[in-house]
Amino acid sequence: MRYEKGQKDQTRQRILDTASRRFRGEGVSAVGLAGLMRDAGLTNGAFYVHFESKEQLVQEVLVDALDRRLDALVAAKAHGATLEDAIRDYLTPARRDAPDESCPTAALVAEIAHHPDATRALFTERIAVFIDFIAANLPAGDAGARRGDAAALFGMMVGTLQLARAVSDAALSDQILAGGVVAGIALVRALALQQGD
Amino acid sequence: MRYEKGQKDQTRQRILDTASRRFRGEGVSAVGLAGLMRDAGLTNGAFYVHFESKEQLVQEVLVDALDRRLDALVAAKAHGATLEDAIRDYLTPARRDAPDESCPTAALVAEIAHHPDATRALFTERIAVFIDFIAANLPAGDAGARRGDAAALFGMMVGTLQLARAVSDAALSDQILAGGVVAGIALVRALALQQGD
DNA sequence: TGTACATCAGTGAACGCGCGTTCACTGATGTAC
DNA sequence: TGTACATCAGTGAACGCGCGTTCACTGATGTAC
Repeated sequence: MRYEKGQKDQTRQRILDTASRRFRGEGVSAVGLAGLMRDAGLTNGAFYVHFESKEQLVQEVLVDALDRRLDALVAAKAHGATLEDAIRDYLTPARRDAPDESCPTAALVAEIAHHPDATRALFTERIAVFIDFIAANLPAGDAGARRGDAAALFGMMVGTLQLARAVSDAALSDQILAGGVVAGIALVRALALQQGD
Repeated sequence: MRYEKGQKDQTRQRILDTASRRFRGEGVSAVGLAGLMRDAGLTNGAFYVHFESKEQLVQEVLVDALDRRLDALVAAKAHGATLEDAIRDYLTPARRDAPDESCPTAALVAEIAHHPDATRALFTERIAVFIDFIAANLPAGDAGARRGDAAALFGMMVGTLQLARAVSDAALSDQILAGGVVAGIALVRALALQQGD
């Protein structure tokens, strides 16, 4: 069968979206291509019509997910959201319980460290933009220090969300999330004050 | 062959140590039992003389590694190390570059979230002790708030180390580590001050 | 307008491979007599 | 003290399975004449 114009792009996007959710929800290595294609309503063989390898899919998913995330942050800022709002929004039970729709970094950063250089380089590029965006929203400090501070703040959000997800005690998990919000906001304010030292 | 007394325990410990390093260095799912046993100087079949399943090995490795880690922290404190020293020691290029000998939480927390309840429960138990130890070393605050603060501080250390490991640009990675130290110390001090608010 | 052909997204079986796990077996040593 | 036997840590081949990847094939549609 030969398909309508744009159908191929649509199918490709469907595979990407399915992979993006499943990779974040279960981890890259836990998701097999045959099952993934079944979820996308296709058979295994069709995968290679759209991607060269699983690794290429991982790369496209990463870039796509990180770009969407950044767009969402920029949009939120345009609507008046502050960095503190972003922290409060990030460390939420809803986000903790829906990793497949949430931050790709929190879900995949540990696994990415073991992926080929090409994949890590793409991740690095996008994460640098992310960190710089956060840095630009920090209240004070010189450019170099701000970048480090922003990375640490982002690392705190990522690490705290991961801890909250791994822990099987619901009360402790909630406490971790709440602590992350308090500490995150305290950190932003502390870094602001540091300028005055 | 029948072996000398204590040989079995010794072999078991060798498997545990090998697994502990390889799990942290490569991730649990990337390590196969046959290769692991080869590294321990044995053949695949001997694995089940010592462990019921790979999952049981994961659990023992986790408990063992976390206990060792806590012992090290307690010992460091006994020698006069402060919480700020611990942060400085944790976010180090040497630690970033030797995940197989470093923090099991940073290496495995994301993967643990996808493991069976029994494994997550063991992790939870130990991590709670960890968090409480950090909380006991925070300068101020009531018990509940301290626990959340400690979790966030720990999350920051874990997340920042993971970011530094995933990123393929050496300069950015160093910057992330340095930022983590600055922010970690600022956070500890900010939480101390908060008491005075 | 009607027919023959080229295109190519998608099918589904098959490839070699490594996975976790099982099991019949080995053979050096400790124990019983 | 010497011999027969029980023990059991470790061997290594085999199990079924799912992995990523390949490939000959299908068949609906667009294009050429």
